[in-house]
Amino acid sequence: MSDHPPYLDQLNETQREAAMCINGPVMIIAGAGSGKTRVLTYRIAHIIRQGTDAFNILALTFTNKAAREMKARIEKVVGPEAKNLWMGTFHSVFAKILRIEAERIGFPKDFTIYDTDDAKSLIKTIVKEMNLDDKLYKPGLIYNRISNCKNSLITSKEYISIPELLEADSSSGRPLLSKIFASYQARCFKAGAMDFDDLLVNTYQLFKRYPDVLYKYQHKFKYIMVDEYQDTNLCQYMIVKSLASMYENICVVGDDSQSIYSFRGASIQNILNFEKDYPDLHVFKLEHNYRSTSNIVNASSSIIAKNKEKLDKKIFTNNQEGEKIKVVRTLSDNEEGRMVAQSIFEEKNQKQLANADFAILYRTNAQSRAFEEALRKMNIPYRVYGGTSFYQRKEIKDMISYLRLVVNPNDEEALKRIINYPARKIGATTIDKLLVLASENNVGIWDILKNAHQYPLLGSAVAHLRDFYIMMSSFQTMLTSKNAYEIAEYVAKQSTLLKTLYEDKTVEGVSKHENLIELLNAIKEFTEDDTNENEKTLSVFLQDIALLTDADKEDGITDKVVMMTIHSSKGLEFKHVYVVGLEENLFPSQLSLNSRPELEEERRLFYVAVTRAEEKLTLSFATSRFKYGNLIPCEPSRFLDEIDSKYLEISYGNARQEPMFQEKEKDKGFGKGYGMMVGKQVARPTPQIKVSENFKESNTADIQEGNTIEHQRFGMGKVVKLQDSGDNKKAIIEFDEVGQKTLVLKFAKLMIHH
DNA sequence: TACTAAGCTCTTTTT
DNA sequence: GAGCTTAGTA
Repeated sequence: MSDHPPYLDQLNETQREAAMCINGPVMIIAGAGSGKTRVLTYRIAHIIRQGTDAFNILALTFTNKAAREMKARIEKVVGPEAKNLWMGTFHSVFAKILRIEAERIGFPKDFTIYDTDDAKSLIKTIVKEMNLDDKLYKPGLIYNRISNCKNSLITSKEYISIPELLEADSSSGRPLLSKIFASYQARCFKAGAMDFDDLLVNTYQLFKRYPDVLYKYQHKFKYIMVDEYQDTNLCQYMIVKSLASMYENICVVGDDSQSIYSFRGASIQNILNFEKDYPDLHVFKLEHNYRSTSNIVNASSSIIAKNKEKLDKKIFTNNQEGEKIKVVRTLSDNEEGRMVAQSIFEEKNQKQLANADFAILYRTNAQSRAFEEALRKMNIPYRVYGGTSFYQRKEIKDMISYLRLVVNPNDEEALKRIINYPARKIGATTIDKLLVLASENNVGIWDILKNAHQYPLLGSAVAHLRDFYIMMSSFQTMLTSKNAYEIAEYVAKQSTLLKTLYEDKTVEGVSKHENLIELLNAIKEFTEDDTNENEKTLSVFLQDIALLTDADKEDGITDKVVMMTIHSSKGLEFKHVYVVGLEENLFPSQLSLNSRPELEEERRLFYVAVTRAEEKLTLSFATSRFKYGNLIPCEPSRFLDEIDSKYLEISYGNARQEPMFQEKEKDKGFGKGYGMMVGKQVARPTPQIKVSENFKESNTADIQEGNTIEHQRFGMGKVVKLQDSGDNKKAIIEFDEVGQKTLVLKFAKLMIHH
């Protein structure tokens, strides 16, 4: 095709064909680094240029960040019209639709979105109320079961009619799981709340039960595009399919080799079977990798070639060969951290690179610690994505809970969280009574509060409940007259939350206070932001942030080394990438070792990690690592053996040879649990004080009476006294700045290598 | 009711 | 190691 509008000049021939084929079903198989986002961007621009209004286009992306960036790029081509695109994650787009249509399915317009913590907490409450053993009915496990059901579109009603599920439950000793499921759904409904999965399921139900609503959106979305299609689940697939059935202008983009979300119900079959759904499908394959050196491209192909379940495609590149892939062995996780930090420091100076050109990728969030410490010591700025984000912090969740309760008084989880925080003499017993009364009378807790005086059971707590009710009611009356920021500020003050944190002069307290101020500023910004047309109510703010992840939060300084899990690195690229913790049982994860599909998914994950790198790739593993406070030996990952060695630079013989760590005789002389002791014991304070973070490393070894130590948060101090109590030692330390503190020191099972 | 110390349990990955 | 629960005390 040689005829094309000039704005498509930037695409190569296949990319352009894919971008210009806008009518009818299209599947774009886009290998890593093949310019997938670019094609999608120009395709949307092309649709708009061909005369379709932006608000008739629906584009579903995997992250909010991807949506934002794509929108900005489209805007550059087509102008401000791009603002009207319906573009976002499945969750955020469907939350928007549900907000509009909520009343159809019996939810308030201002429904709450329960995050994972809220959901688990509710399950815990239900388990407790049913007098079940929460060791057996673990909230996390039940939540996963419920989530899996929802992703496969099994309702709680259908659940009890599927003998396989019931049988599996009773044989695992959890026959009442279906009851919990049903009760969980009922409680969410009563609280006017949806969990993450409900946002999808309820959309599906809405379209199924109300053909007129479906019709409206089928008409609205004349063009539908789905990015990262390999990571959609049944429910998402069904919704998209029904939305697209009117025009069949559906375009899915994905890469089967990068399907890494099966734990969320994503099915690689969606992409493998797409052809069956649409026989007149146009398929385009983008196989030219523009991102990485040929060494990296070829090495990654040699990895993914080991997988059986995949579509046929051949990735190639014209880029130069580049450096070989470095494989590095270190003795411990901490040393791995130092090695990476050192390497970044040297590379940065040698090649004049920015911090943001470097990324450290790992399998689990917990691995970030060692790298943070090492980078901090070398004064290299970094940013950790994932883990506990700003909105997960206690003080933020507390404040958010107040606001949630203002907007939706039935929000049970929010209420439980703050009814006695700050302390207002409403204890656990009273809360239990409230829950009992609510379920006995089949009303919400809020209704019980409203009429607290009518329930003799509540006894002397009535007065305190009354005060709380009056306070919350006064907040609610502001909804009609004040904006989001005015309400939030008033709530922060009146609830005494701000004051409580302000008066807490501990280091933690000060930072909590700062965080709360930051939240208030964020709300202010939201209120004043006029770049999009959405209404600026408190309820919109709350729904927005419920779907925000850590990756979405920007902070002024952007030149930082990036640290994240491989999962969240999907779609990103960096000049230099370190894939760390390549150890058997960690990556591939222990849980996936015994079954082929899971191991194949781990391999795809490895593929994703490796293909993030543009110029240089370093793979590293440690021969020992801390786990639950124990130092355990580690073996190199099998994946290191799977890469064709001609692409590698290994400095120490075969990757999987000679593990340094030799397990020694166990349980000799150190009592319970103290195996593997070789060198000397090292004192590590734990519980209240985190050693690694707070003590300068040179001081962790010898905390003795009379010694001067340096603590990162409390500064310099002198050890006044050491007390022994079994496994633990306490040290009373007089700090110059903050006075006397008692720190608990625990003997860690640390081994010293030579 | 609130606070602290000791004890128990868990580990993928995310919207 | 870290977060959370329980038991014990003020």
